[in-house]
Amino acid sequence: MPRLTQEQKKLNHDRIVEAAGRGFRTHGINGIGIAELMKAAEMTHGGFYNHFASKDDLALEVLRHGFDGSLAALAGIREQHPQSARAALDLMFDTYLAAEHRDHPETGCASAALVTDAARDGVPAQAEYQHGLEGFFGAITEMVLEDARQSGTDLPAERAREQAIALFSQMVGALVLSRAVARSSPDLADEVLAANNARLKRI
Amino acid sequence: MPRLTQEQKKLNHDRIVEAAGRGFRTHGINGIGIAELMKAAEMTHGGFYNHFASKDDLALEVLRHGFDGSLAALAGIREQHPQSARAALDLMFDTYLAAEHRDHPETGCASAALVTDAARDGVPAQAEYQHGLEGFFGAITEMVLEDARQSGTDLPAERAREQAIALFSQMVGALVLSRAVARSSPDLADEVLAANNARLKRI
DNA sequence: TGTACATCAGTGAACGCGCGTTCACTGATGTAC
DNA sequence: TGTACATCAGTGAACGCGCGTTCACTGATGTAC
Repeated sequence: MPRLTQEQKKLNHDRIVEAAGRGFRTHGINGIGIAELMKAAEMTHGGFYNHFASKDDLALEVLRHGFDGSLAALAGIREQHPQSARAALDLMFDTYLAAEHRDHPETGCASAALVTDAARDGVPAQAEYQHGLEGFFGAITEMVLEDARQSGTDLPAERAREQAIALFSQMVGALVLSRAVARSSPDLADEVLAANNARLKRI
Repeated sequence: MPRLTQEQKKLNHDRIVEAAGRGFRTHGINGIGIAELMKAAEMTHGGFYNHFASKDDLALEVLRHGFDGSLAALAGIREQHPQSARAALDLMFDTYLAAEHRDHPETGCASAALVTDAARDGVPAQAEYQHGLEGFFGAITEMVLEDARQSGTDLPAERAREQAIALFSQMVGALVLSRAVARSSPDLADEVLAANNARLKRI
């Protein structure tokens, strides 16, 4: 069967990254092995090193790809309300702080699912995480600025960025706390999402 | 040398829990092994099972002990400003969102350091986490209510709890995000803490 | 265009290593008389 | 109070297992002529 075309190899490469994105978000980078990831990508584990120098190397690519996906989702939300930044922000809160999102980390926000892994990881992984985080901060700052413009409020750019950072921090905190009690107490998990959603919309 | 008095055994037990509290917070529950934990507790690893049925069993006790410690720290903050709940809340923000706290997860908030571990763990660990979380929510709700009283604001209890949950979620989110980029970008890590601190104080 | 050969992606067995856990042993402690 | 024996916490070697990584092999692809 081997060897494959370069095109086929690229497809297999992407399948590994996709599977690792799901596996890492669900179980943590240390919580799932290469054999299981390769199985999820429908390959045997031996071929892994034709694509990546090491598991750490894969983690870097998963972070990059994961943030790209999450940022694209955010852009999609913005585009659903081109006329109203406020409506886009509210939709972002509703989508992010949803039971659906909480119960499916494997397809959800990379920043929230991998935040503790990044905190415990080294400089290369954190640099990748940082780059993605700046993407979120930038996109949300734009929405906050646009909302102020549309509502006739005077808001300096630095204040908009400060607000965007605070908003996103609260969203991440709410999601990870909700996930931490989702299995033992669905009610408390829902309350955490609802309380944060209510307060975020009141800003 | 063996066998020890029950008193001595209790001291050894506590030393293991303390060492595991530091190790788990720093490296995650899956990120550090029993041998290394026992070494940090100045014992050999064989004796571990005289104290705990399993590593999972230890994790439960670490969560309980960790939340107890973090809640005691919060109570200490409240007691430093018995006259002013507002001053106590501000001190809480300053203490929690500090570079010192970010750079020392091993002695810091159990909720933040172990939030993703709890999210990936089973019902028993989440139930322990949930119990600790309710402790935080309750203590902060009291402070928020007291602050409203002292400033002459009318605040229903449910609104105070909602506010407390949102405050704490934001604090946790800010801390974990700051940690996730602390090694690659100290500036961004500081900015995350500062932005959240500023906005929390403005509530 | 056809043929011969080098390349290399995927396979699956194997490597060393560290993990959680078990166990035979030691010897001071606690207990029965 | 003193003696004989059972208990059991800590020690350190050992267990099986799964991990990240390596490697000889296969055979279709890409390349040189």
